[in-house]
Amino acid sequence: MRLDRSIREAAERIDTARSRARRSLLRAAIEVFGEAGFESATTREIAKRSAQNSAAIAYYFGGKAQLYEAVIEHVVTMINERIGMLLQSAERFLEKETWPREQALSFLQQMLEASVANSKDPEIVGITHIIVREQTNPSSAFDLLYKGVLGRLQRTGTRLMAVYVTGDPDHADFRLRFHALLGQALAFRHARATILRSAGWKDIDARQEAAIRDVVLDQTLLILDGLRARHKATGR
Amino acid sequence: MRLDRSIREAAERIDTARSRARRSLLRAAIEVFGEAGFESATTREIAKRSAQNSAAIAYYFGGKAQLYEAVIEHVVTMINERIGMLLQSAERFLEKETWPREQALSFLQQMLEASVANSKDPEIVGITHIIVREQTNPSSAFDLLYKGVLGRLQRTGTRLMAVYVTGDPDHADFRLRFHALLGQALAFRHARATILRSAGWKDIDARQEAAIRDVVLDQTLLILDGLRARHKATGR
DNA sequence: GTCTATAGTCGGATAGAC
DNA sequence: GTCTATCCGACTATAGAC
Repeated sequence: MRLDRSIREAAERIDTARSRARRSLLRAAIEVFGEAGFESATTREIAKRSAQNSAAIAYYFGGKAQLYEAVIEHVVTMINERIGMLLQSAERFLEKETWPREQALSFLQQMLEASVANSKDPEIVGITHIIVREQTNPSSAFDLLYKGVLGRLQRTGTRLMAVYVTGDPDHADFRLRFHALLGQALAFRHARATILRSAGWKDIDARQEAAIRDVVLDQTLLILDGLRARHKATGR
Repeated sequence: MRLDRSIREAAERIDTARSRARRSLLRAAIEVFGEAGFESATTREIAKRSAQNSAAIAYYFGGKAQLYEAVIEHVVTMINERIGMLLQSAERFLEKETWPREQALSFLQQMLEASVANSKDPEIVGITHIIVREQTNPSSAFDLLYKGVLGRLQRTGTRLMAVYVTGDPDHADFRLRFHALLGQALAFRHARATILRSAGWKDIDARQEAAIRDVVLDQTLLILDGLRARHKATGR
């Protein structure tokens, strides 16, 4: 049993060394892929930033493409850690038989807030850029991202919107409506350069982020209440 | 004078040959830069698609970077041909002393329609992709694009929105509000992959485009009328 | 003026030393 | 297991033939 223990300990030491190196490469990869995109990013730069040698990427991940795939998987995990609870609560809510409208609104608002939320953490910044890139210019890894996060967000948001407006999560087709609604928030991510210019900002910090959130939530409520009033009046 | 004439004619022949080659390279460059982005695009591919030799790019434009700059300039020209009249009419309208609200709304609607309008023309598709890329990932040529088109669109749209809501083009700060409003339309360009997936579409053709336009215009009106009603009631 | 052939650079992958 | 030194391919740009 002595032997077993020392073997296990050795295995753990190797495991942690392995995972330490992997984690370090992943962190650097998120940054570099985020800044430059898959094609323009170089494995040399990633290795340099993680203080690893250039052969480490092939050794731990198999190559540049597999490293990128691992990054996308990590992104999915990270996001689910951040908004998984929210999505799960919303999904449970939608499975019930009655849906208090105010709660649907609250979930929608939280989703929109999460979508405008920015961060100074370089990892979060990198993740944001990677997602934006994958949406405008999907790679073969887009599938992982869609199945892991985007699809669930889209589906749940659509049904929450339908609940708030009609009282029924499966009423008619709200997919385009929710996409446009969410577009208000995403505009500040996807057209970042334009908003910085036109608002005369140097960066989007906490104060600016609050202003954006207020506008998005306000206009969202105008849309939702407008649709709801119309639905009450005409049944459509 | 005979000589003068023949010299001029020869010069013109060369000019048209030059401009023919340039135009051909530009068309191909728009396609390739649109598909791959600046870094990933190769001059070989551009030369191949325009049936020119690879040295032609250096000869006519000076290099890959200058070709890209010429592409951006061409994009600005193309867009101004398409929506220049609209912007000019709107700008003239805003310079008057009184602003009939319905006309401001009409201009805004036309701007939004132009923003969702898609096209099968490969040149327009390429232009769209290049603009999307420059917004999410601005290069040094972003300046040209902003000054040539985006800034004007943003400024005019913001003032039109202010007119419709408050009756005064310079009322308060509508920049964020217009950016979010326009975001509804741009979401279908910037997050194209996501909407295709979630709506189960293979492509966005005329029918789908009409559905998108209807949703965007409808929700825009809800925002505008909601803001207007509030302004009437509270003066804010 | 137009093109081919090539120089010079850089990135990803890997063989082989330790 | 870890790293360095090198290979191979692909790219841009250009010199020089026609």
